[in-house]
Amino acid sequence: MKKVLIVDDDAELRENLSEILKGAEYYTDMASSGRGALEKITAGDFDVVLLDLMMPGMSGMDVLNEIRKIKPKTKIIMITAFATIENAVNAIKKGASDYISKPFKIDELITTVRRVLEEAKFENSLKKLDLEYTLNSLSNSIRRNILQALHSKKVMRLMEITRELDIEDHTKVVFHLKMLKEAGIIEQDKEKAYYISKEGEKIIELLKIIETHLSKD
Amino acid sequence: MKKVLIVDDDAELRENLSEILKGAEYYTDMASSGRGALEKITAGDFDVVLLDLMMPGMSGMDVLNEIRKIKPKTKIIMITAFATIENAVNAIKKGASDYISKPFKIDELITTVRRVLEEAKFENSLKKLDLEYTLNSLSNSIRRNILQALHSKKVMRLMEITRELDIEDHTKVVFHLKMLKEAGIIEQDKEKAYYISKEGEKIIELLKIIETHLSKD
DNA sequence: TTCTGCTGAGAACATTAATTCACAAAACAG
DNA sequence: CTGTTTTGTGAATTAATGTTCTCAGCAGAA
Repeated sequence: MKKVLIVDDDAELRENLSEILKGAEYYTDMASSGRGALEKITAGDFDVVLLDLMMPGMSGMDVLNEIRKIKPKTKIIMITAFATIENAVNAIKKGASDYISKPFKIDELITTVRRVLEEAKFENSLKKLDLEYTLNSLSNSIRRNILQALHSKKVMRLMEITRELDIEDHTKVVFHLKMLKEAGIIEQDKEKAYYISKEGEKIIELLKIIETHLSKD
Repeated sequence: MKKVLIVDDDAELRENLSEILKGAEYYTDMASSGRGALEKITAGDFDVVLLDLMMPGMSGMDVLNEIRKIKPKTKIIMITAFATIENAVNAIKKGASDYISKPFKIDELITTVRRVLEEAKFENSLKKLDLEYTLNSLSNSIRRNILQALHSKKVMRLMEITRELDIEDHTKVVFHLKMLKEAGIIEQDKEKAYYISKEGEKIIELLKIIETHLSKD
């Protein structure tokens, strides 16, 4: 069952959306602010976030950027009033998957969510078939060392990793962390600390298998 | 037990060497000509070849070159008359591991063979630790495809592989075959046909494991 | 012999990956 | 509030990998 997080300051709209999506067999959770949303996203693994652009406090755009940084695989659908469609377009440029405009039809909502998830599935299976991605990530010793370190310490900050590996230039580490994040092997929590994703655990396992396989004669 | 092939046209010397090495716990085999030697090398997996440079027929140097091409991991010790030490030096440039000059002492012979094997062991364990090498070989799709093809067909010629993979420029395939050969994953028989080495089989296994590992979930 | 296809080396070029550097926003310590 | 550390971006450079092309030897067929 796919998990959807609904982020809107309007309680009634939130409830509405939630009911509709539950009716369509989705698991839903809600947040009334950007900050609250980020917490829930960091903690749980949502597949889609329905995100209102216009909220008091932290701007929807900032929330969008944060989500993209922290959980790049999570899909985002913007909720936008008719008047702010131009913002929605902007949001899509920043990485949102789609948008729905505010007086919306039930069908439209469900169709949009479903389509975005379909596309994600496709992306995912592509990436999984993509051996290439994994092997590339692993073919670099710095990246392997990062994984090693993260595997034993569980959670580490950038500078911690940099010192652990005894590298002078931290931007070098940033580069490899970025690669690993793009490959979906590691993720970041909202304190910017890095940890190994579920995908990543599998890959660590693989690394161990490969090592034993190669060392046994 | 390490396997040594003795190649010399002088039957007495051959027997002598063989006896000494058997006494030192080596398995030995003999050939009286370059051609015969290449056949035996192609068929069996020798660790060391003792090779006389001065033989009637195929020149020792040519034999050396062939062995290097076909089984790059096999170590070669030249047997050389005092007068031809300069040739020996030349041979070492071409990839021989060492030489013994012809009125030789038993100790000298055994020490040389042992040392060469020790060095080989070191090289090997280095390569095995070397994860990097393996992952690099596998991180390229052309190379993976070559392995795939070789795995199913067992033995293939260059052009066969080139057509199978539907590549226009055969020298591209040559390039990747060279990589795979250097990594010890594939080898060549004396008809120039390529096949997967023992090391290579392990790696194919690994590839399968990696694939299933990645696709499950 | 001459022609053709196979095998391969080597140089030149192109592309991609990795490193380094200059810089800046945010968090934090004093 | 001010200097320092952390986290990062983006451009420029360098290194590594791959590709393409030119050429050349060799084996077998015509």
